[in-house]
Amino acid sequence: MGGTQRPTIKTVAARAGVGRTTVSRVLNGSPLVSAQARAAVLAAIAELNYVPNSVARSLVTSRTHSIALVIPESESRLGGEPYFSAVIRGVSAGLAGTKNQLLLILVRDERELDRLTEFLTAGRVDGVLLVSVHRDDPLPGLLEKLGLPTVLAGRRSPAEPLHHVHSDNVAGASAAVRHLLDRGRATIATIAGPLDMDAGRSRLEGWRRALRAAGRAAEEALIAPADFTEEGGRLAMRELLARRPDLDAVFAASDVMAAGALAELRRQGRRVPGDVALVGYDDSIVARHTDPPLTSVRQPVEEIGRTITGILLQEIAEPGSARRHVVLPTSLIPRDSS
Amino acid sequence: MGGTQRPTIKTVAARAGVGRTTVSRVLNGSPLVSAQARAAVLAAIAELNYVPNSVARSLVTSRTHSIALVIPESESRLGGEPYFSAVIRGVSAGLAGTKNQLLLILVRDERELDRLTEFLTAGRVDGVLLVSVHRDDPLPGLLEKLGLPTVLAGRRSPAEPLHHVHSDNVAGASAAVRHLLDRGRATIATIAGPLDMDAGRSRLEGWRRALRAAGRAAEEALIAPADFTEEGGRLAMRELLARRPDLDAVFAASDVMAAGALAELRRQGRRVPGDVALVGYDDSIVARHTDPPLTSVRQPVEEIGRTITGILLQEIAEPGSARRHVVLPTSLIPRDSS
DNA sequence: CGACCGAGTGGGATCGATCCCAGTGTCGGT
DNA sequence: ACCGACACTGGGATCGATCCCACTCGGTCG
Repeated sequence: MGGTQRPTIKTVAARAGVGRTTVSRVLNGSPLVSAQARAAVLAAIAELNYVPNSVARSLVTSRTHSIALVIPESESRLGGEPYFSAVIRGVSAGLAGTKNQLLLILVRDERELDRLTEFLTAGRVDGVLLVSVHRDDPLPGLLEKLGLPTVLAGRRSPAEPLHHVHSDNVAGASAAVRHLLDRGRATIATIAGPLDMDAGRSRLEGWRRALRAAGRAAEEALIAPADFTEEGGRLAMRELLARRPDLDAVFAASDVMAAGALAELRRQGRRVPGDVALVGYDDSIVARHTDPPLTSVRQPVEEIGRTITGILLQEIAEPGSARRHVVLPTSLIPRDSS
Repeated sequence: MGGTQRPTIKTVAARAGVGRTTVSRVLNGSPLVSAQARAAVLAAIAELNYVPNSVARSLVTSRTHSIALVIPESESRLGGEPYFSAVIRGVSAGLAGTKNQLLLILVRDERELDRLTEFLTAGRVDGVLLVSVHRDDPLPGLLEKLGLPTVLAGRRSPAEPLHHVHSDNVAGASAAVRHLLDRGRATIATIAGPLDMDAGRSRLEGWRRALRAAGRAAEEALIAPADFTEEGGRLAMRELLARRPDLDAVFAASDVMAAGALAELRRQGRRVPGDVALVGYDDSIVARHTDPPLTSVRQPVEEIGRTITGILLQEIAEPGSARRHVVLPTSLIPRDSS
């Protein structure tokens, strides 16, 4: 219908009685245009409802004004769902007010990696944000090789060479454990996150340090690693109870795992917080709705999203100028489970 | 570093000793290429690590191979969060295996609408998915005018002219109410969703129909509309209890509102399900973790995402060929709150 | 009064792909 | 021996923008 072709810069130029270059200058805010010419161009643009074709523009400027946010889907489906939503909101907030758009890429499968590589090489994005990186993730190295600006939420290891932002996992976990010590708990176990992720290792390290700082032993028997899922949390809890039936507190490295642990504790007839105190991590929706509501360590996830976005945009605008490493603080939200 | 420019089709052609057109033919799988030429081209591509520049390709084909998913952010932040995550997963699943990418656009503000319009006009997407449309949303009409392929999750009204997919809200709500009737409840109130959204109206209509079908009156005093948020649910519950202290069941049009209602019921000393039975809608994470866990109406949100994506892709490939309207079934998940 | 400068302008080349079309070579048929 | 059909090929134009550069036209200065 209509049949009216979208106007191009040429149409506008003809209508305004000027050359294409002048129209382009007006569009890009160059001062080298007479007031008269500018007025004519703006009038023509308004009359024709002209909007510049951004694909054509991208071709010559080699800027697409879009960035990719890559999320491993297996994980978003399981535990950390609210985490990813919050990151997305933060990224989107960081993009607001700029002309940039967000390409969301859920990677559901290792086999999709080739396609992803090809896509990223094809020049459709100016930069990449990576979330939930694992120790042996191939993607960060690949992006480094491609020379595509990249920022990570989290890091592969404490020696991460790429730009990255994360919350202070060690301090957050330590605060949780100190809180339990303050409440007079004696035997504090931990359900750790995956040890191939820095978040998992660092929270475990925080647990260790807080115990040692208080002069307690950080026994191996008090550690059960899981995978950030509810079922994983349940199994880990069962194992801990089998190994140390005398435990009176648990620090879980995520709320979802804590929810699983809670279910297992109840199944075995332990009361929370009466018999066992429980602290989670993330301060997600889940923490507010369990029975009892979970004490949890809040990390500013949305702010992480905003920050990685800011760093990426800066790195794109002026390579080499951005801060490589930002750590954001956590805070403890006490509720009824401890 | 490296300084090596990305190879172009010209580089490849030179390397393979053929013309640009032949390389293009190989890339696009044309049969009009000799086996020999094809082999030479493929070898050159592999040696150079060539990946076609998709921006340049888009310019001439006027296909971007990306679609936009537009989500109003005010709402994603509040109630329906898990809903949006599920839609996103579904859309992403629907895109998997195609060459298309997902552009996620969170609209946080009416004032952003101009920018959005401009963006959509600029030809950066092949089509648009719209989620959570309101009765008076300006965007759908605008997209219709632009002639950009569009599919809605949900609809503005039962007379929706655009392609759209939704679950059977009337039937879902009716099933919830019948379930409460079956349990012997006599006075069944409802916390309705926003009445400027079809989902809100239809679920309310389902409540009405089920009551009437059972020969009961659908009294206005038993209806309290809210806005899909937890706080809204709490307030609506308070109002209902004030108006009809004798109510013994509530159907809430979302789990999050049900969670708010649950808190208010407990505050006023009513036991669930003993004194008041409660049914929610969405079968979200929240429903599984409240105390007691919520009976809820499950709608196949991820499938809605997949379906709108499928329809959109088909509409893009072959305008006019897609199904305009798909309704997906709901199911009741009984838990302890009823 | 001519040389010079700087503001303003627009034509042509360019970005990297696809597509149209004219051209070449081979083969089979009469 | 000639012709047309068919498979294959590649140069040029094109998509719609930006950018380089050469050009015009007042005004200023020595």
